[in-house]
Amino acid sequence: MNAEQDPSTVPLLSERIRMALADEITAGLIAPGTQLDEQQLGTRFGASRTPVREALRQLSASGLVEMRPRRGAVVAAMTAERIFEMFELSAEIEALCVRLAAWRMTPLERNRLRRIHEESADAVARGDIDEYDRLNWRFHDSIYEGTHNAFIVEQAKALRERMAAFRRAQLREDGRPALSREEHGALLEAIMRGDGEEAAKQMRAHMFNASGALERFASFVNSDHR
Amino acid sequence: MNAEQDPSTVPLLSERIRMALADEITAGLIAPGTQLDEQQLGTRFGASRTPVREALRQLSASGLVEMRPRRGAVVAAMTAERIFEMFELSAEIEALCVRLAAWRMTPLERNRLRRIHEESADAVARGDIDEYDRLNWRFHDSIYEGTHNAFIVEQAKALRERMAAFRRAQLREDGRPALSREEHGALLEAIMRGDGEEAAKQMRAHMFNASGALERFASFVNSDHR
DNA sequence: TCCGGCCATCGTGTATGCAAGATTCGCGTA
DNA sequence: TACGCGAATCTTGCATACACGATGGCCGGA
Repeated sequence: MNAEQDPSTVPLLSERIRMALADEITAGLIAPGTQLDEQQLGTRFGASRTPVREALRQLSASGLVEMRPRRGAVVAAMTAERIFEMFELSAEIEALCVRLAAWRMTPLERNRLRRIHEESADAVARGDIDEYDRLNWRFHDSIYEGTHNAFIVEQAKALRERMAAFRRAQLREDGRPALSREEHGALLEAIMRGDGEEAAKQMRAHMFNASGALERFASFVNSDHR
Repeated sequence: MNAEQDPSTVPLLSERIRMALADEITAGLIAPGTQLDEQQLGTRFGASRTPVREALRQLSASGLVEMRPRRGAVVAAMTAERIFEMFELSAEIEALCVRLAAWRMTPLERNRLRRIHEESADAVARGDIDEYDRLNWRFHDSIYEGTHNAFIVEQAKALRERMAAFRRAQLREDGRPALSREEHGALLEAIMRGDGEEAAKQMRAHMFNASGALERFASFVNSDHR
């Protein structure tokens, strides 16, 4: 949430547990609905229940786990419908970001965005999904920053963090990275022209396509989890 | 999906503390920057440090307090710039909600929205700000629900919760409730016509006006706090 | 007088213990 | 055999205890 990275302070135990759990959940290593036993997690991380509790609280606030009073914590259920709903909001948030960014980005920022886009050509050509994923993140990051609104940047990043697993999964579909990059190209062009509305439209299409690509993976993921 | 709030269970102690603190902070009863001592809060609420800690963690996740490792929690600083940034995102979120709602609301939902709007006339005439505030919430709530997207509803409500104090404050400006209601009227008309884009435009204007009304209060609030 | 380091004190982070509610399993009865 | 009730067990929610790091004041030296 609070995107403050402070290298000077040693990460708190509860922070480490939180991040480890967040990674495992977003990566799909823990199936939705799984009971998260505090004692068990504690022994697993070599800690007592206290930091585990705090980690679970934080995760519940960010929506990754659900806590029922006196009933413990479970990994938040992710139905196909809910994933689609999350994608819709993501798409709209990304669209509003790019609309503002197209109007507000400085020439320097526009150039940096173009550079990132150009760099990604190589990753696509090599079929390096991880590298493309990284550049994809930076591309969208630059758009967030382009809104020149720190609060929007925070919220957009928090939401994307929650969607990380799904947004990465859709890139694994055959030919999707190349298409994704093409869509970025159209997006970039609208941004360069300062046409916010057009950029927003392109972004919605881009996210909709990603959602479609993900959907074709959904059944696989579901069967994998059970 | 599992958005079942369970009224049968007694509120947890940490929940009660969280809500009490959230109220005091959003109501401006605790000045930004104030150190929140765990022990002290514990004795104040008749609880030990443990539930207080959990409450503070939750509040930090929702942005009301800031926690630095080993340095404790302070009430989050709200600069004028940050408030404006939050208002901008609020406006955009509200706009995207109403755009979707104008396309998706059922006739029944549209009627309910109209009814709420009509009810509010009386509150404005009587100058009953609290009552208008309540109806205002219901009006915007209905629009969220009109998106037919549970995730969007959740997020929109969470954001509004964070802005509650500011959005209420602006209503105290002279004549603002009447203007606010007029803006709702234009909004409602666009929704009734199913014109999402126009409704979104009206909503941005509505929120922008609210932001302006708030700004004229900012210096007062600030001086009031010190 | 001003600056820097050391020490006391305070507050947070973590561990552990205890009690209450929930789940589950077993037993008795229909 | 199936269903319902109750007790045991498990897990959470909260309290308390302890340790480490941070903050602030004091003293000594320049």
